[in-house]
Amino acid sequence: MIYVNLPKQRPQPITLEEVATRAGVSAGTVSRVLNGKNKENRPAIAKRSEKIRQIALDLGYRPNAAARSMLRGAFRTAAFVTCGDPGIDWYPITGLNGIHAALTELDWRLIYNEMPASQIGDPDIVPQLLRETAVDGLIVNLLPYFVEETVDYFEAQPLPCVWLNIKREVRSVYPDERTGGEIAVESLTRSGHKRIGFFSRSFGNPIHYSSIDRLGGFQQAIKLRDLSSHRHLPLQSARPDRGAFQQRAEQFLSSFPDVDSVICYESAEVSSLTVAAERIGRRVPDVLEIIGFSERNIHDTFGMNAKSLIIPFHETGRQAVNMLQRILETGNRDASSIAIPYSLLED
Amino acid sequence: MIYVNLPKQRPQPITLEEVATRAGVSAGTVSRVLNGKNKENRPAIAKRSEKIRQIALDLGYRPNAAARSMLRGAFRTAAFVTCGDPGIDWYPITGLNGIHAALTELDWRLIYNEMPASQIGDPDIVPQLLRETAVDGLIVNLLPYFVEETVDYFEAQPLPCVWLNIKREVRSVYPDERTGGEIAVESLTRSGHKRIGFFSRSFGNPIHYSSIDRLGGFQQAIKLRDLSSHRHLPLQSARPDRGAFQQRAEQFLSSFPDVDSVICYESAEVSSLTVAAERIGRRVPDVLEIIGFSERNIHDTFGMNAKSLIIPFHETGRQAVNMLQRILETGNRDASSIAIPYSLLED
DNA sequence: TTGTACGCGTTATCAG
DNA sequence: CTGATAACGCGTACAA
Repeated sequence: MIYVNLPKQRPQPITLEEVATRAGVSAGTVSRVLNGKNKENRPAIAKRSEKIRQIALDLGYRPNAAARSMLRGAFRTAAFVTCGDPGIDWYPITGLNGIHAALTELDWRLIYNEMPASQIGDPDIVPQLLRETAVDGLIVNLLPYFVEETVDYFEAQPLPCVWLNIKREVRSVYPDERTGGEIAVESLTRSGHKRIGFFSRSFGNPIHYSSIDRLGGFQQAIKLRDLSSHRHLPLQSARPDRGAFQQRAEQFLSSFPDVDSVICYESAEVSSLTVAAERIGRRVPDVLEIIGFSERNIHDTFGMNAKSLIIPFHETGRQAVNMLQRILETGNRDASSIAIPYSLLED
Repeated sequence: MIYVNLPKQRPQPITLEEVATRAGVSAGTVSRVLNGKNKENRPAIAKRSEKIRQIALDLGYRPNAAARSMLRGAFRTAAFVTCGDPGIDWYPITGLNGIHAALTELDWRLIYNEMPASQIGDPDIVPQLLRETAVDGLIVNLLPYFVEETVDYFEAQPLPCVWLNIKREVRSVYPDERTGGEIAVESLTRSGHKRIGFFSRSFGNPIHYSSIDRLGGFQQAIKLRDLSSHRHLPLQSARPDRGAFQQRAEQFLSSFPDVDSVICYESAEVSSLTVAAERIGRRVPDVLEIIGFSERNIHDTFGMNAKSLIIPFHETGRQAVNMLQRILETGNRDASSIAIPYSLLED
């Protein structure tokens, strides 16, 4: 007898019991057969098992994930958390790709969740994700604007969580931005360039570690090769006014009129710089070669003539999943953070 | 007695039973109190209920979503599906934002799922999402390259699904691209422009409806105002070679040397066209004003001097959720498709 | 190898 | 308003 109010007309999914009834065996047997727990040595058994599998297939049997989760005491589900605030939030799709890929290998599900910055401090608002027990762990991508308080907030939850794209001592996975600068300089010098600059419109308070490290990696690589450095503007923390992006690009080019190649912090800098260069008659890439950090190929995506230093977000996502799984398996939360090196420079 | 192998040291979540024990009442009572099923008229009752709530809070009780799902016969979960193939896949983050926002209002969860194009035809590969019963419905975003077969594949599943960003008669939600062209032309004419062009690098086979409709909306708006049309290159279906993006922009400018303003299919066209224009000394936006279709503000994101016609993906996502919910509630799968009009033109 | 019985956590029902 | 009970679907220990 059904005593729970069910939505009208929802076709009930097939249960183990129904498969069992059709096959003339018990539910336990069907479960064992479908899960391959029988050896099926004797031909008669094998044949009957085959029949059971066929019936399950015909009926479209799909085990109920909730029932399995209950029995198991775990959900085989991780949640990706990001702030989602329009205009503020940013996260790489390639990172989601990597997380999904790694979870798929484990046969886990991925829950996508947004938590607005405005809600995270508020004790009255408990987001749905934390109101119920529904996932085994969190993979959190948050912006530097509110890292301090937010880290504590999540770490206080009874769920293991790993961090994306922030530099911490434990439980974080992030691109090793310094190696990017090295690869870019290496590529440019191999092409014969000697007067290499670094262009960034970086802003934000505090400044994201990637702004500091991409510049740092560039400077280190330049020094290593005894090339003169200093072809970059100082980092700025205030958000630029409207139109200031172009101005900054123009300022960069007039400050360093001799640059023959530039490494750009992101694709936005590539566009701005390309426009500013063409405006003063310096053709890209003939006269000015550009390499930009980007989550995806800059030429194919934006139509700019620049090489792309692919930020290893995909691998970052994969490793975050692995770290989370290790924490869950061992129960040991003290996982050292991992820096993922760059390796791809695409045309 | 525990008879299931549990992962080592996983701290067991608090159950209703434990809260009940601490409070000296039964589990049923705790459930009722926490769910507000009691009126709590008498002061003594109210006080005891308060105590129960406090204990639940102290212990960090969080209802188990799996248990609830089982009892309910539904998961309160929808899955967003996209192909995820690197370099091929594309979907707007703002769409995810909209889906998440609408689901949050319903207190539903969102599962993120990728299904590679290569797997969808393959009967031997059943993706995890469809192997278990774990969601109530699907919201599917797929590219035109393999729509035909894919639609059938998903529609054959025992799950209700709605479609994103494709034009179909039923169960799809998509931006009404024609209104975008209207708004753009309206804005440009108000600024005094009369020689308006439309630039697209569109490719793909079949060509996506947005390529056809953005151009169509533009042409209609031009005709409506008795402005001469034809300032656009023919659509092309073959994927352009490397570097062809810039060439196409240059070709556009040399074909229509008199254009005073251009509507671009996407932000990539905005960049390419801006560079090509600056290269021949036509400054943007002084001499050539540009408006581009984009999921997000083109100036802020890419540093280009162009206005942004914000594609209503957010609303598209919201409406898709609403449609799915209506289908689930009524059991009636025949939901007419919805075209979401444009409204935002950002500086 | 099979059927039986049990329990995972929660909530609706029903008698007190 | 409360406690006891049953039931959701599944997987496994147990005895046959």
